[in-house]
Amino acid sequence: MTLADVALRAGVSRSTASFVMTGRAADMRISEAAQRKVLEAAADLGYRPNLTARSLRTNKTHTIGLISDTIATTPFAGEVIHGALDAALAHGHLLFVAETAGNEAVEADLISEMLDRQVDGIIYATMFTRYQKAPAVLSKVQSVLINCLDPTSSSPRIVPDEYQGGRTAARALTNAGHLHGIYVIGGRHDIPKTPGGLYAGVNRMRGVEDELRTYGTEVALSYECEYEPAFGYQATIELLSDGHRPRALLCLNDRLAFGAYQALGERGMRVPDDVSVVSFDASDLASWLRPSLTSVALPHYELGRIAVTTLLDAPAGKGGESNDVLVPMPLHEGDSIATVTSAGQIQE
Amino acid sequence: MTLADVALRAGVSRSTASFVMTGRAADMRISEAAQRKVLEAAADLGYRPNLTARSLRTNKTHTIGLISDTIATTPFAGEVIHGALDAALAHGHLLFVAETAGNEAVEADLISEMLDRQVDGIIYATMFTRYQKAPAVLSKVQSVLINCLDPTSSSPRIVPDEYQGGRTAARALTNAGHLHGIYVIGGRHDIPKTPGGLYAGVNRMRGVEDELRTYGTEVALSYECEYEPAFGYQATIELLSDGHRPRALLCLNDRLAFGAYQALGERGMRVPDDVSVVSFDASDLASWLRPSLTSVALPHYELGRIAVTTLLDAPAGKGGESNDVLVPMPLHEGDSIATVTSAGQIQE
DNA sequence: TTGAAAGCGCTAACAG
DNA sequence: CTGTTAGCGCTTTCAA
Repeated sequence: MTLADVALRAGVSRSTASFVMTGRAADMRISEAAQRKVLEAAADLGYRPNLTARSLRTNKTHTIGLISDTIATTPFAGEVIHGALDAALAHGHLLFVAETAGNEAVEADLISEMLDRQVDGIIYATMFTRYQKAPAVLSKVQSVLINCLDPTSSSPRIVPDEYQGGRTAARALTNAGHLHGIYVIGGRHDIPKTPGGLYAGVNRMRGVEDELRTYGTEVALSYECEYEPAFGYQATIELLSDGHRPRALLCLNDRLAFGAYQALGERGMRVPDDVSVVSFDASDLASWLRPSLTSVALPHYELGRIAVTTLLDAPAGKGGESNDVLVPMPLHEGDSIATVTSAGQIQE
Repeated sequence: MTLADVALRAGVSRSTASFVMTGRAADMRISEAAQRKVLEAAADLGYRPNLTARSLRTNKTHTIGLISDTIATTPFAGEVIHGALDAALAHGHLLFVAETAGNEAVEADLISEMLDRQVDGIIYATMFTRYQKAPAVLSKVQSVLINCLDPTSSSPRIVPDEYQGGRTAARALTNAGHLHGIYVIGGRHDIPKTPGGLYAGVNRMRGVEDELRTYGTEVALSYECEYEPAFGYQATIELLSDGHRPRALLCLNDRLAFGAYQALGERGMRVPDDVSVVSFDASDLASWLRPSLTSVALPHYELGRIAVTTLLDAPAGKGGESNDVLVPMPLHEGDSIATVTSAGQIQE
C-alpha cells in the first residue's frame, strides 16, 4: 500500500494525495472533491504512510533516543522512561531506549546507532544526580541531560531540586512540632567511596540545615553512611546504644528508613509514638512499611517528561541562555510523623 | 557525509563504495586497492551510513518494538527491557519501548506507530502471566508474546515456568527437613477480584503440592489473599491468633513475605529459628529483609532476552510448530530457612 | 573488477 | 487547483 496506490484509486496525482494526507490540503487549495476522494481511497486501502520513506525527505524521524546508565537496577528508571514516553507520544514521537551499564564504549556505540537511525534528539540520563561529563558528541546534536551535571555541556540539564527537597523534609518535622532530638541518618553520603558526599546528600542537607535554622534549631547529630538498609539498621542501633534518644529520624532515603524501622522494631520503639521518621524517595517501600513512611519524592516521571518537552520545544536556533530546570520534589505523606504539642507531649 | 562523498574521495563509483562498506567486497571481487581507498576515505570523512535511507531499500530497519501494559509500576518491567535490549544490541538492533497502561486504543495506536516506522518485529508483554487476547494485528507481523497466553495467537509465547517454580520453592523447604507445619500465604490468589486464582498462583500451588506429595506430606493450610504486604501481615496475624503454630511459611511473593515478617516481628517470633520463610520474586526487598529472604526468582531478564532472540532467529518461513518457551525460575538463597534435623530439632 | 542507472516511498518545487 | 519532475541516501541489477 503506497501513496501511489491511493492516488491511482482516487484518480489524482501523487502530490495531491500527499498534500491531502499530510493535512496541507487547505494550504494548497485542493478541491473538496479531490480531498474526499483521496481520503476515501486511503481508508478503503487501509493506507498508512511509510514513515521511513518520509523521513528520508523531511529529515525528521519523529523518534527520540533515551540513553541511561541503568534502567533495570532501579524502579526509578522506569518512571523516567514513563514520563519521557508520555511526552514523546503526545508529540507524535517514539522512544528508543538503551542502557550503557556505565560502559563508555557501549555508550558511544549506542549513541552512534541512534544517530545512524536519524533520531531527532537524544536524552542522556544518569541514575542519580552527579557531576559527570556527558559524551562530547551530544553537544553536536539536539540533546537534553537528566541528572547529569556536566558544567561544560551546552545541553539543558534537568535535575531534581534537592535543596528544596531537604527543606521540605525538615519542614514536615517542624510543622509537626519537632524542633529537638532530630537525628540524620545517611547525611551527605560522605564516606571513603564518595568523599565530600553525593550531590543529593549535600544539597538535601543544606536544605535541612537552612530550614531548621529558620526555626532557630539544628540537627542533633548526623550519621554519614551509605544509603542502604543495612547501614540504616546499624546507624540506628549504634545511636541507641550510645545513649541517644532521638525524637525524630531524618533518613536520606527509604532504604535507610527501612533499616531504621528494623532496628527500632528490635529495640521495642514504636514509630511514630516514640520516634518520628521522614525520608526521601517515596518508593513503594515507603507505602509498604508499617506505619507508612512520610517521604519526599524524587520526581522521576517529571524528569523524563520535562526532558522530552524541553528537547522537542527547543527553538531551532540553539538559543544562548541556559535551559536548566530544577524539578520540585513533592512530599508524600505517610503516618510516620507524630505531632508534638507545645507542652512537649506527643499526639498522634 | 554521504556514500557519494566517500566514493568521490576514494575515486570509485558509489556502488563500489557500497559494496565495500557493507562488507561484500569479497563477493564482488573488489580490488584490494579500491577497498583500501574506500575504507580510508570513509574514515577520513567520518562517514556513517544513513540507516533510514538503507532501510528504504532493504526493508529492514534493524529496529524492534517492545510494547507492554506497564513499565513504570514494577521494577520487573525494567528487567524485561534490559534483557530485550542486550539481545537486540547483540543482533545490531535498537529497541522502541512503549507502554499501553492497559488502554486498548493506546495499544492499537502504539502498534501502528511502530509499524509505520517499519519495525522488524514487535514484542508484546503483559506485566504478569495471564490468559489474554493479544492485539489481532500482531499475527500479521513478526511478533513474540511475553507473559501473554493468547490461545488463538500463532506468535511464540514466552512465560515463566511457574509450576517448576512451585516445586523449587517447596523443595527448598523439604531439603531443609521441613515436612510439617508448612503454611501457604497468598495461595492461588483466589479472591473475588480474580475468581479461580491467577495463572502464577495456580501453577505455583500445583508445583508445591506435587512436590510435597513426593515426600508424602502436604500443606497444613493455605490462605488465599491478594499478594500485597498488608495481606501478608494480616494473614500471619490471623494464623497465629487462631492458634496455628507454623514451622514454615511459603509466601506467594516477597511483598507477602514482607508483611509476614512484620507480623512475626510483632509477635516476637524469629525467622528462621521459630519459623522458616520461602517466597517468590527474589526482588530487592528479599535481600533487604533481615534475615534475607530465600526466594524463587521470576526470570524477567531472560523473558526479555529470549523474546528478542526468538523474534530475530525466527525462520523466514513462519514455521508451523509452536515456539512456546517455558523459562525456568531459579532459587535465590537467603537466610530465612532453618535446617530441621531428623530429631525434629532446628539447626541453623 | 567496476560503473551506470533504476528505484525503495515519499515530499516539494515548479509549471501549467 | 493539479500534475510533472526531481531528488532524499542507499542498494543492486545489469552491462561494460
